[in-house]
Amino acid sequence: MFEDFKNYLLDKANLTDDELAQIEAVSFVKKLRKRQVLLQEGQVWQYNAFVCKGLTRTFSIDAKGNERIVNFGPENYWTGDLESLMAGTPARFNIDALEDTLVLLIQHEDFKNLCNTIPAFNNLINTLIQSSLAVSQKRINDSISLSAEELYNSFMQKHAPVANRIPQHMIASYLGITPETITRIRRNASKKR
Amino acid sequence: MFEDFKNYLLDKANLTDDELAQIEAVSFVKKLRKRQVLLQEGQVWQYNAFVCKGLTRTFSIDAKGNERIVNFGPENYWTGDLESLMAGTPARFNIDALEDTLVLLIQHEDFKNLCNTIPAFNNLINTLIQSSLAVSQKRINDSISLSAEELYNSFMQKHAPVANRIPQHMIASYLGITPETITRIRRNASKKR
DNA sequence: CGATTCTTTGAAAACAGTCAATCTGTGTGG
DNA sequence: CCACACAGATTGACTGTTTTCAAAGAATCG
Repeated sequence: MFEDFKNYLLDKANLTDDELAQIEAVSFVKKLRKRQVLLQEGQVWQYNAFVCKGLTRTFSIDAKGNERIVNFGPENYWTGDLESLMAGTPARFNIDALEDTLVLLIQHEDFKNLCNTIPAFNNLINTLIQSSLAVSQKRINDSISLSAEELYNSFMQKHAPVANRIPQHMIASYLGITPETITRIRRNASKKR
Repeated sequence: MFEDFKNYLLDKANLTDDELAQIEAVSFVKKLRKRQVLLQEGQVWQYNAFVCKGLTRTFSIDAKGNERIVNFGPENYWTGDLESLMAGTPARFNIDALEDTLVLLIQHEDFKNLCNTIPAFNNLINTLIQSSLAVSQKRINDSISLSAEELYNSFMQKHAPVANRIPQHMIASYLGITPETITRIRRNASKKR
């Protein structure tokens, strides 16, 4: 369980055995069955969560009841509702599991302590958040620049390995288009071949 | 010049006079005339930039030559190309000024030193980046959920004061819609009244 | 002013969404 | 192990929103 996280940490930062032990001491694992909910809209999210195994999705539900997927969380990705975590406000997102999933959780208070006492950990996290922000901005740029077809193709290219584990209609939801549109894009693509 | 930045810093964090002096020592100001370019696509972006006065925009240019605005930078906002800064790669974004603008720049190396030596500054920056990420995710959520009209209304509501300083066609570019569509949204809105 | 930039208009076309029906595959309970 | 139910994918016809293009009208700046 902790092994996966440990490998991730060692890959990204130089941490001593003692520091790893400190991190392990405040980590705990949660098993999620497929479709099980990790965070429900309206709750306050209190953790930093690392996906060791499986796949999660973060989504909101709009006025008409449509699910909109904001993010997928495959192995070695972090998940959560940052706004709720930081401000202590009710989450506007839901998180659930698309597969049987193992999530490693650290209470926010413990997490902050780790950041304050382990500089290498702090740097790792900050670098991570910065690059998440950069990725996020690229995604915004795509979503305002590209057509449905370009969005889909670019997604499939960038996320090929994970994409195969995600049902089509959820990819549609992530891209802000309809499942039917994806079907048509695929049909056109196979015609061209 | 530095006054604006100092006020911002003191508003967000408890910094001693000595710490402020350290920050000031590595800060320098750049004046931008309206339309002047701060960063050109392809250059490597090496600064952290704080807008003291005026208004900047960050945009990309797509294959067809269309400008897509990723962000506006009014007073008290940070700007730059995070990916280029972090990875040292050529910037994919351009930044220029929509008004005569004063930008305060800190070299990335100096900036990192400040983060390492002044914990309060480090926290401020990290909190800032985290909330930027949260904002960014909300924007993604909007862009995949909302119609052109909803996007526009929500933008005007959230950014009323700044919006009045931005030409319509740039708001369109920011939202990923055409200027004509905004005109029509406005026409319909005034009919309804 | 004169020139440029910005906004508005209208008509036509493209794009993507909606709805309803059918097809497919998968998993579960009997 | 089969049958059935269910979720997911595909289709086609239709609708509606948004884009595109071209032109004219405002507004702004030097």
